[in-house]
Amino acid sequence: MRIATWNINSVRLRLDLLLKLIDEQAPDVVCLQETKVVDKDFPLAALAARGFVHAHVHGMKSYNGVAILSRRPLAACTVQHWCGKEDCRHVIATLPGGIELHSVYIPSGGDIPDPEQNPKFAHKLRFVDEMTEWLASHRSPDRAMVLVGDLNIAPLVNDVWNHKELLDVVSHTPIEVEKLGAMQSSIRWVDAVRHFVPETEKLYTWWSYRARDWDSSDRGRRLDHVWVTPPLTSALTGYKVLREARGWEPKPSDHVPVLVDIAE
DNA sequence: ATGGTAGCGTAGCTA
Repeated sequence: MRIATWNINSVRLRLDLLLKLIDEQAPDVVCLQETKVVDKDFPLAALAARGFVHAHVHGMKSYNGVAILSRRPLAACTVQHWCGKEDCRHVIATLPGGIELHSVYIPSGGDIPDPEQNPKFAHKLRFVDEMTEWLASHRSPDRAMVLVGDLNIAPLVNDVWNHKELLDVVSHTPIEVEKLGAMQSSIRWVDAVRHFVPETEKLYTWWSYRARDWDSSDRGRRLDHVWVTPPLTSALTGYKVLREARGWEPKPSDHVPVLVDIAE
């Protein structure tokens, strides 16, 4: 089973690129973040025509929005709310075989890496804390689960283009890395992409729109992740970070799709 | 140190 995750930055604007991803990579399941559309306007018909007849979408006007799109049936579709908000950042569904799949969009956190000065950063930290506590108390490492999405944190030295320079930049600060580590430890999540790519190797999934030339400057960060619980680790058979998608015409997302293959 | 671009929706917020 091939699972893709992509922060698409508007599913309506980039529907053609989503169909391109589906046609070229043949995923069985696609998880999206930043769909930026209310549920009634989600372009489900075009996806159904490609065989993605099962969908769990949860969006709002203009901002955020997450989705799970699937060729296979989805069961137990639910929504999680964090920090007392209903801002469409987390959906859950169960795939055939009983694998519980999470599509998550952690808040970006604004610019100032200080929760006292910046409420967005405080929100981000609390969001991760709440998810960690929920996972620890409601889920077990024995259960087959996959968590994917834009976690908006690049935890490893080689998940960013310059570790020292980004230590005080939101997405790579020690407090965020520590909290994401606690979430990962909560039920022994395995980083499915670093399972294949050594930590010594640079790897990014996001390049800013503001760079003059994203490709040659290559100032990226690995913000998008795929995690699996221990029962699925030995079933991991491959991965792909679709760097080429950062150059897709006419208008690329600033994030690229990440794909993982899980043997059934 | 600063400002650079993008999407939504049509001003200003979010990233």
